[in-house]
Amino acid sequence: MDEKKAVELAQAVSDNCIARRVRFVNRVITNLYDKALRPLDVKTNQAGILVWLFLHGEAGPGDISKALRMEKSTVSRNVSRMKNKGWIEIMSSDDRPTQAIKVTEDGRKLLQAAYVEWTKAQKKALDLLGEDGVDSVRRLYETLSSGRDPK
Amino acid sequence: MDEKKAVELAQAVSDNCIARRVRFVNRVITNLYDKALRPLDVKTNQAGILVWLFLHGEAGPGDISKALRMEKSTVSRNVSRMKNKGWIEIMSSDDRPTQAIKVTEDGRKLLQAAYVEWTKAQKKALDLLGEDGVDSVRRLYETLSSGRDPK
DNA sequence: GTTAATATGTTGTATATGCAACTCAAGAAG
DNA sequence: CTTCTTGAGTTGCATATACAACATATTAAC
Repeated sequence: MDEKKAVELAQAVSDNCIARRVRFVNRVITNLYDKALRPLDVKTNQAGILVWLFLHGEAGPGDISKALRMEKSTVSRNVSRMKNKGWIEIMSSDDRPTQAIKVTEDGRKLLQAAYVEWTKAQKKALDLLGEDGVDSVRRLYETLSSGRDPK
Repeated sequence: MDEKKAVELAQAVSDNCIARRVRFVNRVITNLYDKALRPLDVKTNQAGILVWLFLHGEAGPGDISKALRMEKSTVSRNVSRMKNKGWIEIMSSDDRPTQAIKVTEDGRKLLQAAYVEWTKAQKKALDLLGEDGVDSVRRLYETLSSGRDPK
């Protein structure tokens, strides 16, 4: 009868699992921003990529993948959707070692509109987490982003 | 020419956005656990639900939704997949105000096998985040889970 | 200069996630 | 007893995410 043993293991996982907590926090926080951005028909993720692209000039999917620690196929699809919406354009020069993506005028406009909504969500998140929480998030991010991608 | 203005806004978002960081952390951490669990053909999410169910006896989708702060349709689908894999069974008594879900014997076995893999991922996460990081995650989770679900 | 190895992207497949709309059943109002 | 209102779940739709397999192109080896 490993029933009791199983309960102990499950309890240990529940009590200590980092992923469980990180994922919970992610769901709650992402929801906040997604809801705020809904009127603009853009989600947190794509808005984030757009911001990154805007700040990094012409970059390729590979750069996004490395910077945001996102699988290349994930980036590929997101870029594709963003292109379809007209927020970015791809300057592939046929001879494409890599691609060069640029934020379009529409993309820039979206960015400015999104800023207003972002501010609201950001405020709610701050209210929920408190200054300390926000600092924690920042530190966690710094810790992980400084480490190499374990491929 | 709001070009400069737009850059400032984008920079402000990049510098402060909580969602961006939470999501980044989530991707990195979730990946760790998903990779560890792959041999068992289960992902972090379903393993988490299974653990929760195992510890809470017979509960319904609604309970899972509330506890894990997951949209009911998300739960619905995850439960469906888990049922197909034989890890849980649903005791719907025809007269169903709510359903009662129970972890099956196979589910329990999976749980025990997953524990071994979980330990590895957990160790990696601990190495990456450090004791302080893990504490931060725990506090963030406590903060959010104590708060009500803003529906 | 071929060949082997590597880097860059895309596409098939599957899970995770949430919103909107819908079905059904259980209660509350009358 | 009907009607109206909730509560619980399901399903259509769309995005987010990653792995595996594939197509190409670039570079390194000889």
